[in-house]
Amino acid sequence: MPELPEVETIRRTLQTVVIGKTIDQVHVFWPNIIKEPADSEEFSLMLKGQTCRNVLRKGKFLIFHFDDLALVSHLRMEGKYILFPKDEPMDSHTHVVFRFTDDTELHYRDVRKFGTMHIFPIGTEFDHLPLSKLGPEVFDPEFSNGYFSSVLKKTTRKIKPVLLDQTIVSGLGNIYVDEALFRASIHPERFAHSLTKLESNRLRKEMIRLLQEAVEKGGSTIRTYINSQGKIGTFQFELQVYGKEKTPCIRCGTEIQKTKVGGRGTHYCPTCQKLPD
DNA sequence: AGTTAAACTCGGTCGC
DNA sequence: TGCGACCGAGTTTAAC
Repeated sequence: MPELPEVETIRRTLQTVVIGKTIDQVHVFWPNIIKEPADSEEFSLMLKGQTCRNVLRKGKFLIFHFDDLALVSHLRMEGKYILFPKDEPMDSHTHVVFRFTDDTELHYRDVRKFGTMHIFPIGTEFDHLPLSKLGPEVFDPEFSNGYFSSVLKKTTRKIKPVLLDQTIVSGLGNIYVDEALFRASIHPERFAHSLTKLESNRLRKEMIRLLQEAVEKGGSTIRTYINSQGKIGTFQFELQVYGKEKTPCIRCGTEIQKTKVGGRGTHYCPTCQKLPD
């Protein structure tokens, strides 16, 4: 379940590996992955002969820039990119193969098949879904104290679903939301508008710090997640509440609880993250 | 309009 | 052992 730090790690690796390569042909084995254009045959045709110029990212989306078009890719839970020298035997979970003119191949693997790919004319990708409604990510200057506190003030939702809302701030998923709330000592079910200025400032600062640290360590490796060079992130060893239910809180020793908030599995320390009555 | 719930995408896992 | 129900994450769509 790659979130911003994992996708950023993948982006950096892909950048060193595919920039300057020209696509010879594309094979799509599971057409449902391809959302735009609707016809996956056309998808393959459009990419033929295109040279990769850059690999960018917004939130959890990878954006491959080619000569004339942008390929927008979301990995969802288990999507992976892997580069192979040539003629790699088919794997049952490989759904898209990009073959380059130098005979190397970039494979997209996704056990759950939840991932998505869109192609748009280059420069217009932010005019269309799924990118058009994305909010600033934590590292953007727009994600300021003023922006964050005013957004929180005018909603009736709980803080956790707000942090998961990619139109408000993009890049955080379930893992990093739980971790950020723990670091800021804020209960996930607090109403967003009830946060004091002090608390929203603290939370924003912790979100930025958390994701910076996670990017530096190459992201969290949960289950079999690997980046495209097969390297493994180490941030999973820094997680303090996610997956730590029934173990003592590192700050106070209270057992970490797991509940559901907004339908999502949620981990928190009932002592450090108090819900006001 | 804002918010919540459900649908959608699937294979793996669990229980009967 | 087999099979159906359920789970998970993020997003979109529908309903309230």
